[in-house]
Amino acid sequence: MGLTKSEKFSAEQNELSSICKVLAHPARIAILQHLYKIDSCICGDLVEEIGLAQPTISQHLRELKQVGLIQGTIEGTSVCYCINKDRWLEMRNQLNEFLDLEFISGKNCC
Amino acid sequence: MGLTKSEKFSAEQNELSSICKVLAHPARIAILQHLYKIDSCICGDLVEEIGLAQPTISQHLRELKQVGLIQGTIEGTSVCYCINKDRWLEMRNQLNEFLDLEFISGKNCC
DNA sequence: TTGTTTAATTGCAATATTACGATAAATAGA
DNA sequence: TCTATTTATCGTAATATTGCAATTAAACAA
Repeated sequence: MGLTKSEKFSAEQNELSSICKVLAHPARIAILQHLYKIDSCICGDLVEEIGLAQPTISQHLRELKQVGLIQGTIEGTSVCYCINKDRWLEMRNQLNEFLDLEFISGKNCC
Repeated sequence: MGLTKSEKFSAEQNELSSICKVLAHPARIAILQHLYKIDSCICGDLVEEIGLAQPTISQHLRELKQVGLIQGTIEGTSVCYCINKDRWLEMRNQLNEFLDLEFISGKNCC
């Protein structure tokens, strides 16, 4: 099979796992880190920076764009990408809601 | 190919993406949520709770165990699982370090 | 011991992801 | 127009993930 039966899970659970899936590749982490390290927007320097082939980078960029974490504007023949800060903060809040849980008891029970 | 070229990325980038990969499935999110909702440790009630077959749940539990997010102790014929709180907080810190970045400029640049 | 219960493992099929060569599309400049 | 540059898309191969039936393993009870 191999199909995630998303009907079995809540919208929150599916959303959380989707967010994590986008971040579940070192190349996409590297792209995001580079984009916020370099304030000015970077286009295809990412190909040199990351060290993967251009179609591969383009594919990762598309995934990041699909979830709204980055946005790109065309500048001549090149494309300028940057982080969508609103969406970034939204994602951070969603993740923190999951991560910042208070455990009922202080100690591990097993 | 399909092989993540982890040599190309920093230890931090590989670690971050590994953490996210474990969380990148709704069933594993659901397992974790159930484990901290029910303070007392739950064994194979997870199978009923989640609604996937027992081998599938067992597989997800193994992945969570491998990264140290949960731990299990044998109690008779059943196994009691619970969240490893130290590891959970460690993971939370690693993710927050990545998520809590201050952007250089306040506005999106493209 | 034998049966029962529970969880892990094995084996395999279906699907998803990753990577890249080849190609196409779009734009700028000559 | 033609050409160079840049990025997106297509097609495909390699690998990874997911899910479950069947089986095994382990612990308890009778």
